[in-house]
Amino acid sequence: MTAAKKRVRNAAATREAILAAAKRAFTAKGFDAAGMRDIAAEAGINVALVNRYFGSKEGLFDEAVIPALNIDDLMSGDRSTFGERAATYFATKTHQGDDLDPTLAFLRSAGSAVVAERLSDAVDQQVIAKLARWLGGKDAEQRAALIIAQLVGFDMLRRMVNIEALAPQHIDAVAPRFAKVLQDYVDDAD
Amino acid sequence: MTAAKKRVRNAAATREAILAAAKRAFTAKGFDAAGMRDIAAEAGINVALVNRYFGSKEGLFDEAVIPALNIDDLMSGDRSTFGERAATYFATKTHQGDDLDPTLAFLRSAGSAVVAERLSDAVDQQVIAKLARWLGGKDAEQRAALIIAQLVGFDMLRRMVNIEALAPQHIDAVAPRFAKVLQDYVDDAD
DNA sequence: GTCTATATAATGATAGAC
DNA sequence: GTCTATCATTATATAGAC
Repeated sequence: MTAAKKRVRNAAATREAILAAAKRAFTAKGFDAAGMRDIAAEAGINVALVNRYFGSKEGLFDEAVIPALNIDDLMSGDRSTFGERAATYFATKTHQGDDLDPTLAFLRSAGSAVVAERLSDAVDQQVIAKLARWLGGKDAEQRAALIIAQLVGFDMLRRMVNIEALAPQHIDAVAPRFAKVLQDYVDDAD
Repeated sequence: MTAAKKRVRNAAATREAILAAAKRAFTAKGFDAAGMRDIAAEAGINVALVNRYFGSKEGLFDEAVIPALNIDDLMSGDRSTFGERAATYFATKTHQGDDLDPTLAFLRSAGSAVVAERLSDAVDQQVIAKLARWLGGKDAEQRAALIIAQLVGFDMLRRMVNIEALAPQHIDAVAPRFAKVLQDYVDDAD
C-alpha cells in the first residue's frame, strides 16, 4: 500500500493520469463544462498539480485533445474505398468511456470561445488541408471541406442529437447512401 | 423623458426587450456562456426581471431559441428545387448581429448538458420528422436525417470553424456540388 | 512532487423594499 | 413592475508549507 495522503512521487505517472482523466472529461462534457477539480479527482491527484504540469486548463486541452484531431487512419487505405471506410467507421463508432473521442470532444467544445480558435486551426490544418492534399485534383480544398462537413454533421446528429434513424441498427440502409456521397466527392477530381 | 432609475411599467415591452437580448446572446455565445447579467444589461433592465418573466435561464432559452429551430421556409417551395434552395441559403447566409440565428444558437449550445435534451427533441421533431413527412417515399426519416446532417455540418465548418474554402466568395464552386448531394437525397424516394 | 489554503471572480437565483 | 442586496455555489489559478 502507498501512503494515504501523499502519492508516491512519480512525475511521469501523474502526468499520464491527469492526461487520461482530461481526455475522458473533455470527451464527455466539452471544454467549458469539464472542471479542473473533477479531472484532478478522477486522476486521483490534487487540483494544483494540473496547473503545475500543464500550466492551465487550455494547456491541458492542447495536449489532450488537439493532436488527436485528425483522420489519418481513414487516409491510410486506397482512395477508391474512402467513402465506404469513412461511412462504416462513422456509422458504427461507439465511444469507449475511458478513451478520448476526438469528434465528440470537438463537437462538445466547439461552442467555447476559449478554445474555438485552436479547434478551428486544428481542423483546418490537421484535417482538411491534409485530406485535400491526399485527395488531389481540382477544388481539393472544397471537396475536402465538404467531406469533413458531412462527417461532422453526421456524428453530431447521430451521437449528440441521438437521431434514431442514424443508429447502428439501421446501418444497412444508411451506410451505403452515406458512402456514395462521400465517394462522389473523392472521385469528383476530373 | 422617463424616470432615471425606474423604467416605465410596461410588461409587454420589457418581455420583448429581454427576449430580443436573449436571442442575440444565445446566438453569439451559446446557452452556457451567455450570462443572465449580460442579457439583462443589454435589454436595459434588471437581472431579477428575467427570472420574473421567464422563470429561469432554461425557460428563457425555451422561448427564445427552441421554437425557431425549423426549416419551414425551405419546405415551402417545390421538392424538385430543394437542394438548390437549401445550398444557396446555407452557403450565403450571414448573421445579422441583432437577430436570432437558430443554427448558430444550436451549434454553440449543443455541448451544454442543460439544454442538450430539449435541443435534441426540437431537432428530431420540428426539423427531421417534419422534413421526412414532406419528403415522403422510402426511408424518409433516414434521408431527412442525412440532409440535416449535411446542412448542420456545412454550417459548422463554414461559420464556426471558418473554413476559407466554404466562404461566400467560393459559392460558385461550392453551391452546385452541395445542391446536387442534397437533391439526390430528396429524389432517392423510389 | 504533492498538498492545504486561499485569492479572485464569476455564476443563477431569490427575498423583500418601493 | 422594477429594483437593491445578497445568498449559495462554482470556477480557475496560485502562494507557500511539507
